Amino acid sequence: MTNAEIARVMREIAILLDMDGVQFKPRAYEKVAYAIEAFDEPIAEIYRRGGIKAVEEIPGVGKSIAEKIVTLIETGHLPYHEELRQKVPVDLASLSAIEGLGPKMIKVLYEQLRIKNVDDLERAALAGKIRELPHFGEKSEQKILKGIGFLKQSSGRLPLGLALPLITMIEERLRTVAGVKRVAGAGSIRRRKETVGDGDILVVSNQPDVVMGFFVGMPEVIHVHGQGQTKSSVKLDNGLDVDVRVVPEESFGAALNYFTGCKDHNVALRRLAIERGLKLNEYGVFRGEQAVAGRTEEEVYAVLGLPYIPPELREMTGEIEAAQAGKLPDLIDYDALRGDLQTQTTWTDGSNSIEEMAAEAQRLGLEYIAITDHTKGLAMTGGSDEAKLRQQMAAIDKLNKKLDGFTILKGAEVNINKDGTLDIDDKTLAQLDVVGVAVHSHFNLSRAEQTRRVLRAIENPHADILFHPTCRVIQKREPIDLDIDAVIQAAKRTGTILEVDAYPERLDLKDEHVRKAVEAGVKLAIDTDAHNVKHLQFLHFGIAAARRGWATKADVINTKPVKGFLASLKGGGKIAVASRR
DNA sequence: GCCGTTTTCGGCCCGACTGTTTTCAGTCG
Repeated sequence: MTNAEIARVMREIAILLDMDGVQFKPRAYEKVAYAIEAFDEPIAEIYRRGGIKAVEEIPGVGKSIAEKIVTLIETGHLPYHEELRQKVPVDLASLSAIEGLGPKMIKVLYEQLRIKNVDDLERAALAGKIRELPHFGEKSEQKILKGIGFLKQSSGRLPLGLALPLITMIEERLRTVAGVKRVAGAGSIRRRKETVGDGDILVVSNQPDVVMGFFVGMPEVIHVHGQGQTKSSVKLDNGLDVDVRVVPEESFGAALNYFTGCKDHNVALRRLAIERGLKLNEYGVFRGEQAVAGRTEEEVYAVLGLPYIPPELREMTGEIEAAQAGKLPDLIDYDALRGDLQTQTTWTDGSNSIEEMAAEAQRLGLEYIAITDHTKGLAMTGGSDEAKLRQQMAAIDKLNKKLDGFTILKGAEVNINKDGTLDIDDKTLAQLDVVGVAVHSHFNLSRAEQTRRVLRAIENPHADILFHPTCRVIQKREPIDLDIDAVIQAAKRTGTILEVDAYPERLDLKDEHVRKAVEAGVKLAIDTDAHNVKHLQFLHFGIAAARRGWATKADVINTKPVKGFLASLKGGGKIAVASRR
């Protein structure tokens, strides 16, 4: 039984208990559903290894829910769940996915009209039967039909790489609206989560009506969920829901905090407030009627006895405890990188020359760039063999002589063969400044085989960096089955650097793996994997992933000047190569 | 049903908007 299946049962139990108006229990089950979904390792595996005690270690899981999870793992079903389901035997997952349809309404729809699934619901709505139910009306019926339409064309979550530019554009537009003093992006986009479910924007204005009117009237808006004085919510034509809140200036910090989340982080802060005899909401921190903070986020955290917690850390993964202990990491800044260590050019599958890539990187403020074209194992890209690499090295030497205050490093994205050997000979690798190694084929090997393959590759004394270690492409390709802990240990042992590929579809290593690497003391490189000059601007996505993984400047090797960077690669002898120039 | 530097009982985050009702329940974030 997979984590997703266990989570689905937990979530259904929560909905079914909600139907009967049961207090508190639904939240307990819901919380567990979220926790299990977020788990990397299969719960069944955890149970197999550590028994029911290990299952109870999962946050939010107590004795009762642990027993239910174990029953599910061992028998594949859960009598408690089935008993509850008998009362309202409907397709809960899809009905509750409809906007505005919650447990209570689903129950009424089943009891009054025997509606069991989305098809039944659509038929009843089209026949005008729903408006006749108590507490339903014509508008509810229309809303349900619209919700069914959205569900059918639902695109789900949007990758950050698409959502962030879109929300930034809307923010810029809002800044031009009359009466607007401040605009700030919030929500999971501000936390730089790799995919986002909706967009959240905060506005300070003395003319809320004008802001809301402008917002719901934007050309991309296909539906207005709600429009009020302080909060409006719309759906855009690409499926993304966006909320705007207009707040008073003195509440800006509290609202930014509230609106940024995550939810559990907010709940924890409110608990802290209560412990101190205070109340926290999106308008501020209050002692009785008296506001004691709210203008800035810093001031909100301060009255709760905490230092400022950067948005990327607000995922309820220990950041509050770390803040209380004064142990928050000093996260790498968005302008801390001096070089980009993975770029492709027209020598293989890139669309710009070495010279163009270097010029753009220099324009963006970088001090060095590694040219890492593909190697021969990746035939479809025209990957380099040893001779072509030597040619390219000579070309780079020539270009470097013309450059001032900028260095082009000689590198390659060397293909890892199925058996873990590399497709370029050691003699040639030794001549390169930076050797990245990467998996590009045989994605479906077993965990054991794949791990053995990658370990063999990074044990090569010339392999400096493991590029995009898990090979995932967000929403398109699953990661390869890799024992990431073993890879991190091997990287530590061999001095191999792990990459955070900043290309927004990849973000590989992902945040939680970054955190494991950082905890193990493994160094990281943040690179764009640029295939044209535009892609060189992607570094900030990688920095965001690194920040979400609690990485500091010291953890990231390309924050160093070029000589220091080269000296810290495997062997360190490569500094001699660079200094001969 | 979970959880604990106010611990093994008694709490459990907080508010906006909507639709259908005359004061509020349901849903959402």
